[in-house]
Amino acid sequence: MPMFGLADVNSFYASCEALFRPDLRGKSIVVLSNNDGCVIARNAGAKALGIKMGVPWFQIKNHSYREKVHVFSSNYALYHSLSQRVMIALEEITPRVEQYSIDEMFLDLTGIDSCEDFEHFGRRLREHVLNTVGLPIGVGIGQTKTLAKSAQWASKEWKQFHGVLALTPDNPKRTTTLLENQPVEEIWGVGRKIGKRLNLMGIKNALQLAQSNPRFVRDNFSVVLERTVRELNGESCIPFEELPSSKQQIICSRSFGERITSKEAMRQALCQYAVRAAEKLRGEHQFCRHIGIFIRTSPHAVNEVYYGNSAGEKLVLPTHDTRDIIEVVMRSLERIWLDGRRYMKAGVALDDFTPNGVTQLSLFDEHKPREKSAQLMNALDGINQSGLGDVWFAGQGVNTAWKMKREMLSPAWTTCWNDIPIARIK
DNA sequence: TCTGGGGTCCTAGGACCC
DNA sequence: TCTGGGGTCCTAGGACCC
Repeated sequence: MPMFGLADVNSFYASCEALFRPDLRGKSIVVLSNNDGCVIARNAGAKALGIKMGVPWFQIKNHSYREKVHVFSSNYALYHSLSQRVMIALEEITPRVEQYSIDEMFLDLTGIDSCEDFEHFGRRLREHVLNTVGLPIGVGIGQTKTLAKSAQWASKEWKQFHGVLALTPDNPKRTTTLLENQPVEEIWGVGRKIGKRLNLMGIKNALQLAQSNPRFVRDNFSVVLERTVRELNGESCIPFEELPSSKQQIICSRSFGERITSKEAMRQALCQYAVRAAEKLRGEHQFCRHIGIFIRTSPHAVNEVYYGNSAGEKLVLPTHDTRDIIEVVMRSLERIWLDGRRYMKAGVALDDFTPNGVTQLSLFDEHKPREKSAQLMNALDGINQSGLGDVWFAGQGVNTAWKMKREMLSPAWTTCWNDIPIARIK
Protein backbone atom coordinates (compact mmCIF):
# COMPACT_ATOMS: atom_id res chain seq x y z
CA MET A 1 0.00 0.00 0.00
CA PRO A 2 1.45 3.39 -1.00
CA MET A 3 2.15 5.97 1.67
CA PHE A 4 2.80 9.65 1.06
CA GLY A 5 4.45 12.31 3.14
CA LEU A 6 4.28 16.05 2.66
CA ALA A 7 7.00 18.29 4.08
CA ASP A 8 6.20 21.99 4.11
CA VAL A 9 8.41 24.78 5.41
CA ASN A 10 6.53 26.93 7.92
CA SER A 11 5.93 30.46 6.59
CA PHE A 12 8.69 29.76 4.10
CA TYR A 13 9.61 33.25 2.82
CA ALA A 14 9.34 34.81 6.27
CA SER A 15 11.46 32.00 7.76
CA CYS A 16 14.09 32.54 5.05
CA GLU A 17 14.29 36.23 5.91
CA ALA A 18 14.87 35.39 9.58
CA LEU A 19 17.49 32.70 8.97
CA PHE A 20 20.53 35.00 8.75
CA ARG A 21 19.04 37.64 11.03
CA PRO A 22 19.19 36.31 14.60
CA ASP A 23 18.07 39.75 15.73
CA LEU A 24 14.66 39.00 14.20
CA ARG A 25 13.93 35.87 16.26
CA GLY A 26 10.49 36.19 17.76
CA LYS A 27 9.73 39.37 15.80
CA SER A 28 6.90 39.82 13.29
CA ILE A 29 7.90 39.48 9.64
CA VAL A 30 6.01 39.96 6.37
CA VAL A 31 7.24 39.51 2.82
CA LEU A 32 5.75 41.47 -0.09
CA SER A 33 5.07 40.38 -3.66
CA ASN A 34 7.09 41.69 -6.58
CA ASN A 35 6.92 45.47 -6.84
CA ASP A 36 6.20 45.57 -3.12
CA GLY A 37 2.56 45.11 -4.08
CA CYS A 38 0.86 42.97 -1.47
CA VAL A 39 1.59 40.67 1.46
CA ILE A 40 2.43 37.13 0.32
CA ALA A 41 3.99 35.67 3.48
CA ARG A 42 3.72 36.29 7.21
CA ASN A 43 5.25 34.55 10.17
CA ALA A 44 3.33 33.70 13.35
CA GLY A 45 3.94 37.13 14.85
CA ALA A 46 2.57 38.96 11.82
CA LYS A 47 -0.48 36.69 11.73
CA ALA A 48 -1.10 37.47 15.37
CA LEU A 49 -1.08 41.19 14.55
CA GLY A 50 -3.98 40.47 12.21
CA ILE A 51 -2.13 41.06 8.93
CA LYS A 52 -4.02 39.17 6.25
CA MET A 53 -2.62 37.29 3.29
CA GLY A 54 -2.84 39.22 0.02
CA VAL A 55 -3.61 42.68 1.40
CA PRO A 56 -2.05 45.52 -0.60
CA TRP A 57 0.94 46.96 1.19
CA PHE A 58 -0.18 50.58 0.71
CA GLN A 59 -3.33 49.80 2.69
CA ILE A 60 -1.47 48.78 5.81
CA LYS A 61 1.86 50.58 5.70
CA ASN A 62 0.57 53.43 7.84
CA HIS A 63 -1.19 51.17 10.29
CA SER A 64 -0.37 51.44 13.98
CA TYR A 65 1.45 48.08 13.98
CA ARG A 66 3.86 49.22 11.23
CA GLU A 67 6.61 49.83 13.82
CA LYS A 68 6.33 46.30 15.16
CA VAL A 69 6.63 44.44 11.89
CA HIS A 70 9.72 43.85 9.75
CA VAL A 71 8.89 44.12 6.07
CA PHE A 72 10.84 42.62 3.16
CA SER A 73 10.62 42.72 -0.62
CA SER A 74 10.62 39.26 -2.24
CA ASN A 75 14.12 37.84 -2.54
CA TYR A 76 13.72 34.87 -4.85
CA ALA A 77 17.45 34.24 -5.19
CA LEU A 78 17.53 33.54 -1.45
CA TYR A 79 14.32 31.47 -1.37
CA HIS A 80 15.35 29.26 -4.28
CA SER A 81 18.72 28.52 -2.83
CA LEU A 82 17.28 27.65 0.59
CA SER A 83 14.61 25.52 -1.08
CA GLN A 84 17.44 23.50 -2.67
CA ARG A 85 19.05 23.03 0.72
CA VAL A 86 15.80 21.71 2.19
CA MET A 87 15.45 19.33 -0.74
CA ILE A 88 18.96 17.98 -0.20
CA ALA A 89 18.40 17.55 3.54
CA LEU A 90 15.18 15.61 2.92
CA GLU A 91 16.91 13.37 0.39
CA GLU A 92 19.52 12.46 2.99
CA ILE A 93 16.81 10.68 4.98
CA THR A 94 14.03 9.86 2.50
CA PRO A 95 14.71 7.69 -0.53
CA ARG A 96 12.33 9.45 -2.91
CA VAL A 97 11.41 13.15 -2.87
CA GLU A 98 9.21 15.07 -5.30
CA GLN A 99 9.58 18.83 -5.32
CA TYR A 100 6.01 20.05 -5.50
CA SER A 101 6.56 23.77 -4.98
CA ILE A 102 9.26 26.07 -3.69
CA ASP A 103 8.39 25.15 -0.10
CA GLU A 104 6.65 21.78 -0.33
CA MET A 105 8.00 18.33 -1.07
CA PHE A 106 6.10 15.07 -1.38
CA LEU A 107 7.86 12.03 0.01
CA ASP A 108 7.37 8.40 -0.97
CA LEU A 109 7.17 6.65 2.40
CA THR A 110 5.92 3.32 1.15
CA GLY A 111 7.29 0.53 3.34
CA ILE A 112 8.97 2.85 5.84
CA ASP A 113 6.74 1.45 8.61
CA SER A 114 8.41 -1.94 8.39
CA CYS A 115 11.28 -0.46 10.35
CA GLU A 116 10.02 2.78 11.86
CA ASP A 117 6.75 4.24 13.06
CA PHE A 118 5.51 6.92 10.62
CA GLU A 119 5.25 9.69 13.17
CA HIS A 120 8.62 8.89 14.62
CA PHE A 121 10.03 9.13 11.10
CA GLY A 122 8.31 12.48 10.57
CA ARG A 123 9.81 13.92 13.74
CA ARG A 124 13.27 12.70 12.81
CA LEU A 125 12.91 14.37 9.41
CA ARG A 126 11.82 17.61 11.02
CA GLU A 127 14.80 17.68 13.36
CA HIS A 128 17.22 16.88 10.57
CA VAL A 129 16.06 19.80 8.42
CA LEU A 130 16.05 22.14 11.39
CA ASN A 131 19.59 21.11 12.34
CA THR A 132 21.14 21.16 8.89
CA VAL A 133 19.29 24.01 7.14
CA GLY A 134 17.85 25.92 10.05
CA LEU A 135 14.30 26.09 8.72
CA PRO A 136 11.24 24.63 10.50
CA ILE A 137 9.09 22.18 8.54
CA GLY A 138 5.75 20.49 9.14
CA VAL A 139 5.14 16.90 8.05
CA GLY A 140 1.83 15.28 7.10
CA ILE A 141 1.53 11.60 6.23
CA GLY A 142 -1.32 9.69 4.58
CA GLN A 143 -2.28 7.00 2.06
CA THR A 144 -2.82 9.57 -0.70
CA LYS A 145 -1.35 12.95 -1.55
CA THR A 146 -4.64 14.61 -0.60
CA LEU A 147 -4.67 12.90 2.81
CA ALA A 148 -1.01 13.82 3.39
CA LYS A 149 -1.97 17.43 2.63
CA SER A 150 -4.88 17.28 5.06
CA ALA A 151 -2.61 15.79 7.72
CA GLN A 152 -0.09 18.55 7.18
CA TRP A 153 -2.85 21.15 7.42
CA ALA A 154 -3.99 19.65 10.73
CA SER A 155 -0.45 19.48 12.06
CA LYS A 156 -0.32 23.27 11.77
CA GLU A 157 -3.85 23.86 12.97
CA TRP A 158 -3.52 21.98 16.29
CA LYS A 159 -0.50 22.67 18.42
CA GLN A 160 -0.53 19.29 20.19
CA PHE A 161 0.80 17.57 17.05
CA HIS A 162 4.01 19.65 17.12
CA GLY A 163 4.10 19.84 13.34
CA VAL A 164 3.94 16.12 12.60
CA LEU A 165 0.80 14.05 11.97
CA ALA A 166 0.33 10.63 10.34
CA LEU A 167 -3.01 9.29 9.16
CA THR A 168 -2.60 5.53 8.94
CA PRO A 169 -5.11 2.82 7.99
CA ASP A 170 -4.79 1.17 11.38
CA ASN A 171 -6.41 4.20 13.00
CA PRO A 172 -9.40 5.11 10.80
CA LYS A 173 -11.11 6.98 13.62
CA ARG A 174 -8.35 9.55 13.61
CA THR A 175 -8.78 10.20 9.88
CA THR A 176 -12.55 10.54 10.31
CA THR A 177 -12.17 13.01 13.15
CA LEU A 178 -9.68 15.11 11.21
CA LEU A 179 -11.81 15.22 8.07
CA GLU A 180 -14.85 16.14 10.11
CA ASN A 181 -12.95 19.14 11.42
CA GLN A 182 -11.50 20.26 8.10
CA PRO A 183 -13.62 22.85 6.27
CA VAL A 184 -14.17 21.89 2.68
CA GLU A 185 -12.28 24.97 1.33
CA GLU A 186 -9.14 23.79 3.14
CA ILE A 187 -8.95 20.57 1.13
CA TRP A 188 -6.22 20.40 -1.50
CA GLY A 189 -7.95 20.93 -4.85
CA VAL A 190 -10.98 22.77 -3.52
CA GLY A 191 -10.77 26.51 -4.01
CA ARG A 192 -13.09 29.42 -3.24
CA LYS A 193 -15.56 28.87 -6.07
CA ILE A 194 -16.10 25.17 -5.62
CA GLY A 195 -15.98 25.53 -1.86
CA LYS A 196 -18.90 27.93 -2.03
CA ARG A 197 -20.94 25.68 -4.27
CA LEU A 198 -20.31 22.69 -2.00
CA ASN A 199 -21.36 24.74 1.01
CA LEU A 200 -24.65 25.64 -0.69
CA MET A 201 -25.29 21.94 -1.15
CA GLY A 202 -24.74 21.36 2.57
CA ILE A 203 -21.29 19.82 2.14
CA LYS A 204 -19.26 21.80 4.63
CA ASN A 205 -16.46 19.55 5.85
CA ALA A 206 -14.02 17.11 4.30
CA LEU A 207 -15.80 14.08 5.77
CA GLN A 208 -19.05 15.06 4.07
CA LEU A 209 -17.22 15.43 0.76
CA ALA A 210 -15.50 12.07 1.28
CA GLN A 211 -18.90 10.44 1.83
CA SER A 212 -20.43 11.96 -1.32
CA ASN A 213 -21.15 9.78 -4.32
CA PRO A 214 -18.19 10.07 -6.74
CA ARG A 215 -20.52 9.76 -9.73
CA PHE A 216 -22.67 12.60 -8.43
CA VAL A 217 -19.58 14.74 -7.88
CA ARG A 218 -18.29 14.06 -11.39
CA ASP A 219 -21.62 14.94 -12.99
CA ASN A 220 -22.13 18.12 -10.98
CA PHE A 221 -18.53 19.31 -10.78
CA SER A 222 -15.69 17.59 -12.63
CA VAL A 223 -13.44 14.59 -12.80
CA VAL A 224 -10.93 16.61 -10.81
CA LEU A 225 -13.17 16.86 -7.78
CA GLU A 226 -14.19 13.23 -8.18
CA ARG A 227 -10.53 12.34 -7.84
CA THR A 228 -10.36 14.38 -4.65
CA VAL A 229 -13.31 12.41 -3.23
CA ARG A 230 -11.57 9.13 -3.99
CA GLU A 231 -8.28 10.36 -2.53
CA LEU A 232 -10.01 11.40 0.70
CA ASN A 233 -11.18 7.78 0.95
CA GLY A 234 -7.66 6.46 0.69
CA GLU A 235 -7.73 5.54 -2.99
CA SER A 236 -4.56 6.98 -4.49
CA CYS A 237 -5.27 8.72 -7.83
CA ILE A 238 -2.46 11.26 -8.00
CA PRO A 239 0.82 9.40 -8.37
CA PHE A 240 4.21 10.19 -6.93
CA GLU A 241 6.45 11.83 -9.55
CA GLU A 242 10.10 11.88 -8.72
CA LEU A 243 11.29 13.43 -11.99
CA PRO A 244 10.08 16.93 -12.65
CA SER A 245 7.82 16.82 -15.70
CA SER A 246 8.84 19.01 -18.58
CA LYS A 247 7.15 22.38 -18.90
CA GLN A 248 4.29 22.99 -21.34
CA GLN A 249 4.59 26.75 -21.23
CA ILE A 250 7.02 29.46 -20.14
CA ILE A 251 5.79 32.89 -19.07
CA CYS A 252 7.81 35.96 -18.16
CA SER A 253 5.72 38.85 -16.98
CA ARG A 254 5.95 41.71 -14.52
CA SER A 255 4.02 44.64 -13.25
CA PHE A 256 6.03 47.82 -13.78
CA GLY A 257 7.44 49.90 -10.97
CA GLU A 258 6.10 52.92 -12.82
CA ARG A 259 3.41 52.96 -15.50
CA ILE A 260 4.67 52.68 -19.05
CA THR A 261 3.33 55.24 -21.54
CA SER A 262 5.84 55.17 -24.39
CA LYS A 263 6.16 52.44 -26.97
CA GLU A 264 9.93 52.53 -26.67
CA ALA A 265 9.82 51.71 -22.97
CA MET A 266 7.35 48.90 -23.68
CA ARG A 267 9.66 47.54 -26.35
CA GLN A 268 12.51 47.46 -23.83
CA ALA A 269 10.45 45.74 -21.17
CA LEU A 270 9.13 43.10 -23.58
CA CYS A 271 12.60 42.62 -25.01
CA GLN A 272 13.89 41.86 -21.56
CA TYR A 273 11.11 39.36 -20.85
CA ALA A 274 11.76 37.75 -24.24
CA VAL A 275 15.45 37.31 -23.36
CA ARG A 276 14.60 35.71 -20.02
CA ALA A 277 11.91 33.47 -21.51
CA ALA A 278 14.35 32.29 -24.19
CA GLU A 279 16.95 31.48 -21.54
CA LYS A 280 14.42 29.43 -19.60
CA LEU A 281 13.40 27.64 -22.78
CA ARG A 282 16.99 26.64 -23.51
CA GLY A 283 17.36 25.60 -19.88
CA GLU A 284 14.52 23.14 -20.52
CA HIS A 285 16.27 21.91 -23.68
CA GLN A 286 13.18 22.75 -25.69
CA PHE A 287 12.18 24.65 -28.81
CA CYS A 288 8.90 26.52 -29.08
CA ARG A 289 6.45 26.83 -31.94
CA HIS A 290 4.30 29.58 -30.52
CA ILE A 291 5.26 32.99 -29.13
CA GLY A 292 2.76 35.36 -27.56
CA ILE A 293 2.69 38.63 -25.65
CA PHE A 294 0.14 40.51 -23.58
CA ILE A 295 -0.02 44.12 -22.38
CA ARG A 296 -2.54 45.67 -20.03
CA THR A 297 -3.40 48.81 -18.11
CA SER A 298 -4.46 48.66 -14.47
CA PRO A 299 -7.91 47.15 -13.95
CA HIS A 300 -8.09 49.07 -10.65
CA ALA A 301 -7.48 52.56 -11.99
CA VAL A 302 -10.50 54.83 -11.77
CA ASN A 303 -11.12 57.44 -14.49
CA GLU A 304 -9.22 55.27 -16.94
CA VAL A 305 -10.65 52.89 -19.50
CA TYR A 306 -9.14 49.48 -19.07
CA TYR A 307 -7.22 48.13 -22.03
CA GLY A 308 -5.74 44.68 -22.25
CA ASN A 309 -4.81 42.74 -25.33
CA SER A 310 -2.66 39.89 -26.53
CA ALA A 311 -1.10 38.79 -29.78
CA GLY A 312 1.20 36.09 -30.98
CA GLU A 313 2.46 34.02 -33.87
CA LYS A 314 2.72 30.41 -34.77
CA LEU A 315 6.12 29.58 -36.21
CA VAL A 316 6.91 27.53 -39.24
CA LEU A 317 10.18 26.40 -37.65
CA PRO A 318 10.53 25.71 -33.94
CA THR A 319 13.10 27.96 -32.28
CA HIS A 320 15.04 28.59 -29.09
CA ASP A 321 16.93 31.53 -30.56
CA THR A 322 16.51 34.77 -28.62
CA ARG A 323 16.64 36.77 -31.85
CA ASP A 324 13.65 34.94 -33.34
CA ILE A 325 11.69 35.40 -30.15
CA ILE A 326 12.44 39.12 -29.93
CA GLU A 327 11.42 39.56 -33.57
CA VAL A 328 8.01 37.99 -33.05
CA VAL A 329 7.49 39.87 -29.80
CA MET A 330 8.18 43.21 -31.49
CA ARG A 331 5.92 42.44 -34.44
CA SER A 332 3.15 41.40 -32.05
CA LEU A 333 3.48 44.62 -30.08
CA GLU A 334 2.94 46.64 -33.27
CA ARG A 335 -0.44 44.97 -33.68
CA ILE A 336 -1.84 45.70 -30.21
CA TRP A 337 -0.07 48.84 -28.97
CA LEU A 338 -2.34 51.83 -28.35
CA ASP A 339 -0.95 55.29 -27.61
CA GLY A 340 -2.22 57.29 -24.69
CA ARG A 341 -2.61 54.41 -22.22
CA ARG A 342 -0.82 53.93 -18.95
CA TYR A 343 0.34 50.33 -19.04
CA MET A 344 0.78 48.47 -15.78
CA LYS A 345 1.90 45.02 -16.83
CA ALA A 346 3.15 43.02 -19.79
CA GLY A 347 4.48 39.58 -20.49
CA VAL A 348 5.89 37.11 -22.98
CA ALA A 349 4.63 33.53 -23.22
CA LEU A 350 6.24 30.63 -25.08
CA ASP A 351 4.12 27.61 -26.00
CA ASP A 352 3.90 24.44 -28.02
CA PHE A 353 7.30 22.88 -27.35
CA THR A 354 9.28 20.24 -29.17
CA PRO A 355 12.55 18.71 -28.04
CA ASN A 356 14.47 19.85 -31.12
CA GLY A 357 14.49 22.48 -33.82
CA VAL A 358 14.63 20.16 -36.77
CA THR A 359 11.44 19.58 -38.69
CA GLN A 360 10.81 18.10 -42.06
CA LEU A 361 11.70 20.87 -44.49
CA SER A 362 9.99 20.82 -47.81
CA LEU A 363 12.16 21.20 -50.87
CA PHE A 364 10.75 24.61 -51.69
CA ASP A 365 10.44 25.91 -48.18
CA GLU A 366 11.48 29.54 -47.99
CA HIS A 367 11.96 29.39 -44.24
CA LYS A 368 15.47 28.33 -43.46
CA PRO A 369 16.74 27.93 -39.90
CA ARG A 370 19.38 30.38 -38.76
CA GLU A 371 22.92 29.18 -39.17
CA LYS A 372 24.96 28.41 -36.06
CA SER A 373 22.03 29.43 -33.86
CA ALA A 374 22.65 26.73 -31.26
CA GLN A 375 26.34 27.58 -30.93
CA LEU A 376 25.65 31.27 -30.51
CA MET A 377 22.96 30.71 -27.88
CA ASN A 378 25.24 28.28 -26.06
CA ALA A 379 28.00 30.84 -25.95
CA LEU A 380 25.61 33.52 -24.76
CA ASP A 381 24.22 31.38 -21.93
CA GLY A 382 27.72 30.26 -21.04
CA ILE A 383 28.98 33.81 -20.59
CA ASN A 384 25.92 34.98 -18.67
CA GLN A 385 25.96 31.99 -16.32
CA SER A 386 29.69 32.13 -15.66
CA GLY A 387 29.39 35.23 -13.51
CA LEU A 388 32.35 36.67 -15.44
CA GLY A 389 30.45 38.82 -17.86
CA ASP A 390 27.10 39.93 -19.07
CA VAL A 391 25.98 40.00 -22.66
CA TRP A 392 22.66 41.52 -23.55
CA PHE A 393 20.57 42.54 -26.49
CA ALA A 394 20.49 46.18 -27.49
CA GLY A 395 16.71 46.33 -27.20
CA GLN A 396 16.71 45.55 -23.49
CA GLY A 397 17.76 49.01 -22.34
CA VAL A 398 19.41 49.72 -19.01
CA ASN A 399 18.24 50.97 -15.63
CA THR A 400 14.85 52.29 -16.49
CA ALA A 401 12.11 53.67 -14.30
CA TRP A 402 9.62 50.90 -15.06
CA LYS A 403 11.83 48.26 -13.46
CA MET A 404 10.47 46.40 -10.47
CA LYS A 405 10.20 48.16 -7.15
CA ARG A 406 12.00 46.32 -4.34
CA GLU A 407 12.67 48.88 -1.68
CA MET A 408 13.05 46.52 1.24
CA LEU A 409 15.22 43.80 -0.29
CA SER A 410 17.37 41.65 1.96
CA PRO A 411 20.90 40.62 0.89
CA ALA A 412 21.46 37.57 -1.32
CA TRP A 413 23.03 35.77 1.66
CA THR A 414 23.59 32.45 -0.07
CA THR A 415 24.07 33.28 -3.75
CA CYS A 416 26.36 36.31 -3.92
CA TRP A 417 29.89 36.51 -2.51
CA ASN A 418 29.52 40.17 -1.60
CA ASP A 419 26.46 39.42 0.51
CA ILE A 420 27.80 36.44 2.42
CA PRO A 421 26.83 36.66 6.11
CA ILE A 422 29.62 37.51 8.54
CA ALA A 423 29.64 36.09 12.05
CA ARG A 424 31.32 38.27 14.65
CA ILE A 425 32.52 36.81 17.89
CA LYS A 426 32.43 39.19 20.78
C1' DT B 1 -0.59 57.17 -6.25
C1' DC B 2 -0.33 52.12 -4.55
C1' DT B 3 -3.41 45.39 -5.72
C1' DG B 4 2.40 39.12 -7.57
C1' DG B 5 4.15 35.76 -10.87
C1' DG B 6 4.16 31.42 -12.76
C1' DG B 7 2.20 27.34 -13.55
C1' DT B 8 -1.31 23.01 -14.30
C1' DC B 9 -5.40 20.56 -15.97
C1' DC B 10 -10.11 20.28 -17.74
C1' DT B 11 -14.13 21.67 -20.43
C1' DA B 12 -16.98 23.69 -23.85
C1' DG B 13 -17.60 25.17 -28.28
C1' DG B 14 -16.33 26.00 -33.10
C1' DA B 15 -14.24 24.40 -37.41
C1' DC B 16 -13.58 20.81 -40.18
C1' DC B 17 -13.74 16.05 -41.91
C1' DC B 18 -16.14 11.95 -43.83
C1' DT C 1 -41.73 20.25 -43.97
C1' DC C 2 -37.21 19.53 -43.84
C1' DT C 3 -32.12 20.49 -41.92
C1' DG C 4 -27.06 13.39 -39.68
C1' DG C 5 -23.80 11.87 -36.58
C1' DG C 6 -19.56 11.06 -34.96
C1' DG C 7 -14.88 12.03 -34.76
C1' DT C 8 -10.66 15.13 -34.25
C1' DC C 9 -8.21 19.24 -33.45
C1' DC C 10 -7.76 23.76 -31.73
C1' DT C 11 -8.62 27.62 -28.66
C1' DA C 12 -10.39 30.32 -24.93
C1' DG C 13 -11.69 30.43 -20.50
C1' DG C 14 -12.23 28.79 -15.90
C1' DA C 15 -10.89 26.36 -12.00
C1' DC C 16 -7.13 25.19 -9.17
C1' DC C 17 -2.22 25.29 -7.00
C1' DC C 18 1.75 27.82 -4.39
